Amino acid sequence: MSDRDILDELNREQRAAVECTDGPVMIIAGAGSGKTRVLTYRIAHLLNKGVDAFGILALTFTNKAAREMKERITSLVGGEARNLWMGTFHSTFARLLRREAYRLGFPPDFTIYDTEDSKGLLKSIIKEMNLNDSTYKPSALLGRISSIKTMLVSSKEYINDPHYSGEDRRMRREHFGQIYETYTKRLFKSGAMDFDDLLFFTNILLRDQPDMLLKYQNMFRYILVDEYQDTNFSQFMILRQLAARHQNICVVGDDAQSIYAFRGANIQNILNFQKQYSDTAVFKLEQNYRSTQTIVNAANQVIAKNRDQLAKKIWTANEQGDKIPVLRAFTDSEEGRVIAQLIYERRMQKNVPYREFAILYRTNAQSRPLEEALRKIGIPYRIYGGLSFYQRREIKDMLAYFRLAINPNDEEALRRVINYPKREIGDTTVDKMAVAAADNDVTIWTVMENLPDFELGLQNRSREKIMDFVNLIKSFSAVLPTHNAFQAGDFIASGSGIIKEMFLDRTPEGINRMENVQELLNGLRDFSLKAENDPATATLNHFMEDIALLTGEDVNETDENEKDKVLLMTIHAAKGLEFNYVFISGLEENLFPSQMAVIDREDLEEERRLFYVALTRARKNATLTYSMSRYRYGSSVSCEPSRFLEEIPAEFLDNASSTAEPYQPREMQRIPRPPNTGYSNGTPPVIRSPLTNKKLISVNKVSATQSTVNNRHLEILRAGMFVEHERFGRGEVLKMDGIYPDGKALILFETGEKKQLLLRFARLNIVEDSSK
DNA sequence: GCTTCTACCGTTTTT
DNA sequence: CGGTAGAAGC
Repeated sequence: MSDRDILDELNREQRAAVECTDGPVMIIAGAGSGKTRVLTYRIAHLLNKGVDAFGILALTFTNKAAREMKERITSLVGGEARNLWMGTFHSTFARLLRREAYRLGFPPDFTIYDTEDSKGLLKSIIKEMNLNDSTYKPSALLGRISSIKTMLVSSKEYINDPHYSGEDRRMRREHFGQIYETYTKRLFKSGAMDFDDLLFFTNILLRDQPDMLLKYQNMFRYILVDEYQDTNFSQFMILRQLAARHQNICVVGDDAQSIYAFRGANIQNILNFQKQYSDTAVFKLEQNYRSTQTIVNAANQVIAKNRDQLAKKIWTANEQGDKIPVLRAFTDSEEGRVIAQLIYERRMQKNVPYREFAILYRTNAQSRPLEEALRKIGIPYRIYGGLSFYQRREIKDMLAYFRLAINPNDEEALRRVINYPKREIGDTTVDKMAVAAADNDVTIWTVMENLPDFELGLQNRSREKIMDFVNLIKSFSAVLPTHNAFQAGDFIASGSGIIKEMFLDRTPEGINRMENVQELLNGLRDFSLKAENDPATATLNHFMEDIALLTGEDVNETDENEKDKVLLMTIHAAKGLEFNYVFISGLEENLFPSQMAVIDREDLEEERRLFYVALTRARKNATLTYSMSRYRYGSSVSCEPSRFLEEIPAEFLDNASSTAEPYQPREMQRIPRPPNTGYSNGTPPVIRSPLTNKKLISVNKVSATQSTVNNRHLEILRAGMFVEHERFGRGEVLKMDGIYPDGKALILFETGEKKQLLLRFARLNIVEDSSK
């Protein structure tokens, strides 16, 4: 596409922002104003002007955004786009650090620890320091370490700063400094970095090594940053250093959409950008192309009172649109039913595909009643941005072997698989080696490799097992340089015994896990094939480079079946997306706005921005829902409508269509419980599957317990009839000689794929079995 | 070593 | 209530 054509596709504001290529530029892009378009066209324009793609650094907020932008640029100007430095802050600077980390003493193949790894490491540190107090919780510690690293305070500086030690003493966490130091050391020894380190060490490198700074300043002639309102101090400092020389930095963002303060994002970065760079050219994109006037105006009202913001006026030439319906429900499950019902009706009446609906919520925990309701009337849905494929247990197990092969010092990977599958290296053995490692200031792997040099008091049998393991890992490492990722991965998968272990597990979950591992290997094959003509890039090492940085949306999104589904997600996850129909659920005080924001500090601005983001995801219609009671910790609590509902002028809202049928006092709504577990009148209800409408086995719940799966369970597991239970979801009938002697059957419900596989068993009366 | 029982805690939001 | 860790039980 020629440059002229590119520029002709833009409106006047957008075009001006694209054409101003040099010097500091700030583009304030309101929601739905074509921000991505401006960024992509700007890059295309730069390339057309003859700027080398290698000289452009473009930073996005998610991998997905980077990928999509790259595709669009490719379609505009062709394959040159491949050479752009484009990605998230984390992945881009991980790439940079792989080249340069040797200067900081890290191996080029350093491992990236994800949150789980980091917590695991902290946990072992706490244990070793005998601090197993409940005051030192891994996640809290990690949170603090993270925010300190974001402020670029090293462990050394931390320990020597009386301000911090005083603060820790007050907080009764006097060992925190020591923990931070040990954590840092252990990461270093393990050849690993956590998420924050990727930014931290990039900063250190640029700060302390002038030749590095110069190199990258000269390399990145043009810097573009998307979602600038959500950058943190560490990211700010990287940008400041890199842009100092050429000052060609273009930041795009919307202060009204800054919603990540909790992880260190600093809205001041965007508010003060003009002070940072005195001759900044500022462009404002104020025309919204996405939503109806009603939605745009209502959204404007939501943030109108915020103190921290840049002046702008978002407007739209789109149609007026419907008023925003506000629906009240009695309970969270009714709220789900109402939403499901509306989706069903709209799909039927207007033939709207499922994918045009999104249900947004403030906290992940809210998804469950929504899911139940959707499942009940057979609406397909998908939770967007959930657990990454690469964070599943079985996948992490496999990856741990890969990681060990690449970097045997990786302690978390080692601990994860040293006794999986079982090879008789138990906790006590590992603990002994860990102590020896700490005493001698080496890694556990070093201890294992040089076992005879250490007095560990181990049995000969254990020593042999350890040596076997060492040789196993070494045999894996040996394969890496000469084979591609798939060959190496396949070799490790079978050599480690994982495949065999999983193959023996014939439970539905086990089969599912096996399929996931297969999927991983398929992924490796694709990866190897894609990089075939350049064998150096087809290695497992290369595949593993930024696996830890991938999120749930970076894998299976091309799957056809996955496409036409209603999407459920947190509002945070919805940033950057848009849908025709959006439901914003749980608009209740102390939920949205969250309790934290209400009581902790009277700081509701970010919550309002969050609401703003939620509203502006909608093109045609945004529907607000709330309920008067909600389950929390098992018991029902009553809720007040959110203050946000009052902050929108009534002219934009449509309260008439409230679900509240003739109002009933709350007491009436309590579902009467039968006095005992049996059916007193002897006529049990017939349950029909909402999916198939088939008559299900009518049941009467007698008792339910949770349990880990044991061999007996596996033995009796036979796929029987499908049963759905209001409370536990779906499950399969387990038969043990058909029926228990007392006329009850065992029904098994999955409670999900978590660390510990727990199944829920309910013993149920079989009253009628219409399947026969 | 493996299973089951018991006590405890928790809800923001995530690259 | 549901998930988890660690103790108790075999």
